[in-house]
Amino acid sequence: MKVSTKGRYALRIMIDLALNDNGKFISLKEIAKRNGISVKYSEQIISMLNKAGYLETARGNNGGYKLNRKPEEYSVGDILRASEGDLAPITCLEEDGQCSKKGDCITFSFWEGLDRAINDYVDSKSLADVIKG
Amino acid sequence: MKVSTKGRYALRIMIDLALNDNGKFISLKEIAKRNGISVKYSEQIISMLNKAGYLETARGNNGGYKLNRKPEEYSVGDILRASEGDLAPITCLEEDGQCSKKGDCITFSFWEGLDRAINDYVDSKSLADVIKG
DNA sequence: GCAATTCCTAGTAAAATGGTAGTATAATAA
DNA sequence: TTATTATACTACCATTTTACTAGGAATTGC
Repeated sequence: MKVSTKGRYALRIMIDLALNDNGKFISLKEIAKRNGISVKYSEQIISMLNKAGYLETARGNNGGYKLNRKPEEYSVGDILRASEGDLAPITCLEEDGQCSKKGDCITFSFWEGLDRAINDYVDSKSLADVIKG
Repeated sequence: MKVSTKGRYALRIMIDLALNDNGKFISLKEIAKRNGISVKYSEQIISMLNKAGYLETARGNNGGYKLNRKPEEYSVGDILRASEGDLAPITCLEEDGQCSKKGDCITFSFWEGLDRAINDYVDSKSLADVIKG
């Protein structure tokens, strides 16, 4: 039941982008350095956030990344799902992997409730909330 | 963020013990068979529940396991923590592994909140609740 | 053209997961 | 007392996942 480094670093990267936002693009090199993550690993993580449509990017010299929206408009749930994948605590609950025994599974609704508790929490917090602390 | 088979099977084993309770000891062989788990793997899992003090056991012929208390008196949280270990979503939050940067970690209280959401939910549900569905 | 940057894909060591296997110990029934 | 049935304990192992590293192609600004 652990969140992997991908999810944890993704959140840190998003926070870094929010805190250092000056309108210009911020290079991964800076972000990675500030957060003590290797540039190469950061690349993979930020790529997932980018593919999810959460960033604006520019290649080439003076390129980099910046946030697409205001920090209030990102839920941490979205950030974690983009980087970690589905947050469902058991595979039966994942979006595409529906369990065939779902109907007569005695534990199903318990796990469904846990899934809801987790997602409700992470969706109730915005990036701005995390920064405010 | 997945619950492992240990946690899932532990819950199933506890439910099986509750549903088939007739005052006598129930052998692992039966439990394992009913739940489609190997006897040997079940052994490891039930051993954790036993060490946590949740069962009464008897060795030898006609031996086996039975619940120690009423199904209402077990929280699923206890069962999962006994089988899965700490449910903390990040290691910094584990009971003994306290993070030194805790104070100035911008994400700490967010994860703390997630930890609370998870534990509050699983502790709010008893074994009896799961069985009732 | 060259330096700085993102984008994409492959590889890899270490750890965790999900088991199997063997043996010792205990209780009971014959 | 011996065979049988069970738990208790410990070691082992294959597969998968995690947490990276590495290399190179494409793009842009100067």
